[in-house]
Order: sequence, then C-alpha cells, then structure tokens
Amino acid sequence: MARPLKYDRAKLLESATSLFWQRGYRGVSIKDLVKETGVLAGSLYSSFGSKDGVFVECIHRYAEMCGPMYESAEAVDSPLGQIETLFAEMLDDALSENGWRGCFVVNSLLEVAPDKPEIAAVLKHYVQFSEGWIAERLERARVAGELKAETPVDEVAANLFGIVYGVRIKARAGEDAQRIRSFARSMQASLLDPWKA
Amino acid sequence: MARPLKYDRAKLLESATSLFWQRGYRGVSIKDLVKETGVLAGSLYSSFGSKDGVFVECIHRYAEMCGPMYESAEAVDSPLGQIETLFAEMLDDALSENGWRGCFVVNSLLEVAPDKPEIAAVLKHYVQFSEGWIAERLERARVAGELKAETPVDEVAANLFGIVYGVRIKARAGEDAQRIRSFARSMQASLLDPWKA
DNA sequence: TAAGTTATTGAACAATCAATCAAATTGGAT
DNA sequence: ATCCAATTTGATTGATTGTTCAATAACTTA
Repeated sequence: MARPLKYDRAKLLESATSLFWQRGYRGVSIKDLVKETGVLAGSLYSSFGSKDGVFVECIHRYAEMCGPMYESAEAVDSPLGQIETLFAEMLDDALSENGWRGCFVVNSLLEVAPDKPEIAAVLKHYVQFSEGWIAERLERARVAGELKAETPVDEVAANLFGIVYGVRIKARAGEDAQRIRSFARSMQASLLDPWKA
Repeated sequence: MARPLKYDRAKLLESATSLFWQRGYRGVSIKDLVKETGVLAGSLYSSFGSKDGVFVECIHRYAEMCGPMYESAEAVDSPLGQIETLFAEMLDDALSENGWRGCFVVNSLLEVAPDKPEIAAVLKHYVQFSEGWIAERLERARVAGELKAETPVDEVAANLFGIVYGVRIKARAGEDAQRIRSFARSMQASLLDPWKA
C-alpha cells in the first residue's frame, strides 16, 4: 500500500489546533504550521488539500478534545445535575491558564464563518450538538418532573448556551476571574430556577 | 497652512469602518481600503501612519456612532428604564439587516486584542464605558429605592453587559431572530428582577 | 509673486502569502 | 529482487502583504 506517512497525524493536528486556537485562521500561515509541526508544506497539501482542509480537521480534533467533558458530566444521575456539571467544567476550563484562548469554535464562528460557508457548516454542527445535548437533559428533567411541564426546553437550552458565549468572551477579553464566575453562576441560576417544579 | 486634504476624512472612516466591521482587521488589506475609499495608500499612511492607525480611528468612529443610542436612552426618566431602553435598542440593532456584523468592538476584542496591546487598550476603554454607564444607572436606581440596598451594582452591570456578548455572537452566528430576542429578554429579566425592591 | 508647508501620486520595496511541481525516496506487495 | 503507489523534499510559483519614497501638486502666508 505504498509509502506510509512519516509524521504522526494526531501530533500534527494537536500542534496545528493549538496555533489556530491562539491566533485564529488568518493569524496562522502555512509557514507557521511548517515551523510548528516540522511537516513540510508539500506534505500538508498532499494530506489535507488546502489550508482550509487543515483548519477543518483541527476543528474536529478540538471537538473530540471536548468530548470527555460531556462524558464525565453524563456520569451524574440527575439530568439537571449533568447540565450543572457541564457548566462547572466549562467554567473551570475558561478560567484555567489557557482560558484566554476562549473557545476555538466560538472564536472561529466570529472570524471565519462569515465568508467560509464550508467551515461555517462544521462549526454550526458542533454548536447544535452542544445545544442538543443540553436540550435532551432538560427534556428528561421535564418528564421526570424536575422542571415544569410547560418548560420550553429548546429555547432554554439555546439561552443556556448563550451563557457560554458570554463566559468565553469575557475570558478572552481578560476579565477578572471572580467576575466571570459570578456571571456564569447568576446566569445559570436565573435561567433555570424559574422553570423548576 | 499648506495643502488641504483632498478627501473627506469622515467619509473615509465610514467606508473603512464598514469594511473592518464586516471582515475584521486581518480580513481587510490596504488595497481593499484603497479600492473602497478611493484614497491612495500614500495618503492613508501620511494621515494615519499605519494600518493599525486607521483601524484605531475606525474603532473611535464606531464608538461615536453608538453614542446616540446611549443619549436617547438617557431621555427616559427612571434609571432602570434607561437601561431597559438601551438594551431594547441594542437588541433591535443586533436584529437589523446589519446585525450579522455583530458588534465591531466585540469582534475586535476576540480577533485583535490578544496580540495588539495598543488596540486592546482602546477596546477595553469602550467596554468599561458601557459597563460604567450601566453601573451608574443601577446605583441611581439603588439610592432611589428601586433596587434593594444590598445590590452589587458593579457586578450586576458586568453581568448585564455579558448579555450583549451573547446577543452579538448569536446574531453574527446567524441564529434565529426570535431565539435571540427570547435570550435577551429572559436574561435581562432574570438578572434584574431578583434585586428589585 | 515667492516661499513655505503639506497632500497626492504612482511606482517600488522586501517580505510573506497559499499553493504547486518534478524529482527523489520510501516501504509493502508480487 | 522488482515494481508500484504514495510521501517527502526543496525549490518555486505568482499574487498579495504592509510600507516607503521621490516627485509633483495645491493651498496659505508673507
């Protein structure tokens, strides 16, 4: 089956993701990728076709990286508890040493999505996954009687996810950690409490 | 006093702001600016010194553009009413035909701030102005007895402004208008209601 | 009218951009 | 051992990046 890849594709994507995450799509050149990954331009193009191709793959890798956050939240019993756990994890992440990077998906949504439909589609897919994950738990909580019967789960889910936008931007803007924590806390509470049974 | 400017500085900045607002700092080249404004590169550089110089001036112009929004809100009697008016105006703006552009300041905060300290300072100045404006009204409402005496005005102001981040990103991400309206509405209510006297 | 000051012009700069190419190299399959 | 298909290499493409420059032009003041 011909010559195998010389480099480790996973490591390549890890480095590239880190770069794009920090500096954005336009902030990273092919030269930067070559310098960081050690893989020459020709190899990159024969593997990914284009800069956009590398970028999309990085988005996917980032999404996979976030997977464990959802999984560990799913270990909690109560559906509302799962949501609260996820938000606590996201908050911790946003306030970690790498928090200033914000969320790679959110960053890209602003920078790239407006004029790269193909990339925009990938980004929207992951946003919808997240909102869907939350909506699912809300619905379970509703049928379990933890939330009022008339709770508009999809709407509340989208609203809850809006908190993440706020947190990520505040984090990337370098806002005070305690302020961000207060923001997330009161937002979350005030969006959910009115619907609790 | 020597040769006067051939072009209209206000019009120049209007066009440039529009471009940067749509495509971001890195998404606009000097060539783009020349094509859009009709002013040659040399003139741009003799007037603004650098691309960064033009950009900063555009930020200022954008901020001035937002001035009337605050002024018309200040025409309302009650301090809480002023805040609600401002948010209603911002929401309308975010849902207007140009809403997909998001907020120029917020966009730039994400794209440019991390590696352009000089520009970041200008952006933070305007964020602080907005939060300060809200905090002032909250404080007035507090002493007027409209809010509980123990209301942490600065904290609530920062949290309220976090809503704007969410709205702007949802708008730029092309989310459904009614969803965004629901988000803003419930956020605002749930952040303020608990403190009302 | 002449001098002084500043703006415009259009060409040009080196650097960097994303992308491509033929040639050399690799390793599995026959 | 030989062939084949895919990867790597390193040079190179033409376009674009932000910026500078000397020359020309325009207006004010003296």
